[in-house]
Amino acid sequence: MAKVLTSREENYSQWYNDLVNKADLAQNSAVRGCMVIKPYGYAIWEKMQAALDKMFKDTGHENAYFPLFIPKSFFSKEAAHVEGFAKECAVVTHYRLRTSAAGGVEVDPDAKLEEELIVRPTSETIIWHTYKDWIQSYRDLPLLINQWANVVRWEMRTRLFLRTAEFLWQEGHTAHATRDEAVEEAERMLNVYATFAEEFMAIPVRRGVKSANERFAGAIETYAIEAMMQDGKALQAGTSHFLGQNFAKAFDVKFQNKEGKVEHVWATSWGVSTRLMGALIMTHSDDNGLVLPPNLAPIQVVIVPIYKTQEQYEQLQAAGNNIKKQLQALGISVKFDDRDTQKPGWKFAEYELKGVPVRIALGARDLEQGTVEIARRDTLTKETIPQTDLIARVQFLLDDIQKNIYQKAFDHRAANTRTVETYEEFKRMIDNEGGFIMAHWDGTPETEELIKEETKATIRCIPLDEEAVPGFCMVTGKPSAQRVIFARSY
RNA sequence: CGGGGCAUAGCGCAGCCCGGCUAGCGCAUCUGCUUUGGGAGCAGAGGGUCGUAGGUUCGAAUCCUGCUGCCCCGACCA
Repeated sequence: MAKVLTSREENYSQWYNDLVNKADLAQNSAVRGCMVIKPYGYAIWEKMQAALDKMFKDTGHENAYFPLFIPKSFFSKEAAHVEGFAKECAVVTHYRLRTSAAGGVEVDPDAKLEEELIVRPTSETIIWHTYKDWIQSYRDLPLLINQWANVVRWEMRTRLFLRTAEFLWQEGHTAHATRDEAVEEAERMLNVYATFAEEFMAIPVRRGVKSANERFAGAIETYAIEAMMQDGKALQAGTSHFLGQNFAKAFDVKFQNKEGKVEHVWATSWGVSTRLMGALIMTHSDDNGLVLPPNLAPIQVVIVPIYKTQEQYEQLQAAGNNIKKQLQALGISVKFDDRDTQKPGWKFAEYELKGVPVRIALGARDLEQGTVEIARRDTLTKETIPQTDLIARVQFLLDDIQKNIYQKAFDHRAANTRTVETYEEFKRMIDNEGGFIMAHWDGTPETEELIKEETKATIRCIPLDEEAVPGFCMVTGKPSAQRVIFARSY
């Protein structure tokens, strides 16, 4: 078979871009840094949305929607927040065009807005401005809201799914009566994300808190899940922030408690984005294309008929539709591709490129012998089994593929997670091996900054999912409470 | 925003250095026949203001200048 994709080993970036294009997930758009998500890519995103949305609702959250535009003045109310986002905001300054002398259109200078509008890079400010009116009493709390939306961040360099100027995401914004409740919420949502990543996306993640340097602008504490891609680089896959009372104070959101005392509320925010699509692609895919976890695959099973004559074609259609119906009755999404315009080999390659977990090939030979060929995408192996075993086998395979690709990713991460004691060793390892490096750090931003300058590695998180064993910083020799995860990242 | 590269058919490219006949190749598309258990074969056909604006020249895809867009590598970031 002719290689359709760039090889992963040769050029990881190119392989990734190529895959996103050829698997028909997305493409660069005419607008700088933005992306067009194509139907197949969007179908995967919809599966993610559905699973996440259910998890949010199961933990007591409701959806709402807030405006795309945020008055500039809102931004200046929380100092750290402004500083963090100021450099990447798209700003609306005018509201009208007019025809120009040259025959095109130009911005009408008379239509200048009195106050510019910021296209939201995140919605904390407009939401907290709104929450001020929604919250008066402890009876109004907790307020647990999620929004599915697009946001814009004017990044200097963009990359399909991983960092686009506009991206789709969900952002949760909650208000609580006490500090403890808010911290608990932030941690709860971190765990929701971790569970989603592991159970649906089949991506093992490390949970932890961010160092001060990497913290969200305006947060007291940022929790994150970090995944390892196949090239050993880290990808931040989701964040959950404990915002303390910063936004409540900035937007004057107060409530009266049971004792009649007026207090500022405590806040969290948390989000995951279409970046998860990038994580999914870079975690599981191979040189034949996408490998999708059955739990998120828009098509879980594809049936390809193989025939010579019209008579065979008709027989196979009946048999194929019958299998399709049985599988659908079990809630499995099936495509029976009986198009006469493409040949079987072409279809095999196509569905591999698109990551369909299970493929059933059904030919005249099978009808005679009562057999069927079934292939799995993760290992690219195929077997011929009796038709009577088919349904059970499909169910087994969907389950097994989900587990297998998780395990594969888990083993890859384990094999590329290394512990180092000295900074010399660290530098050598980050250059030669990559991956996650567990090392001691004295807890200061200065040391982290120095390491970043010299090695391009950052602290991905201070893990919460392992026991803290104290030691001494690899750079300064000062005491360290526990090892942290260093890596180069996307 | 710095450093590199690219722009020629829907996609991928050659041609450019050294200007010259009708601008070419692969994939894709269309037609016909043969095929169909891993991206089919043969025969034929259609499809281009060579990114854009200007300059040099008898003559520009090719040389020169400006502009625009895209990609890669950095800095920034989810």
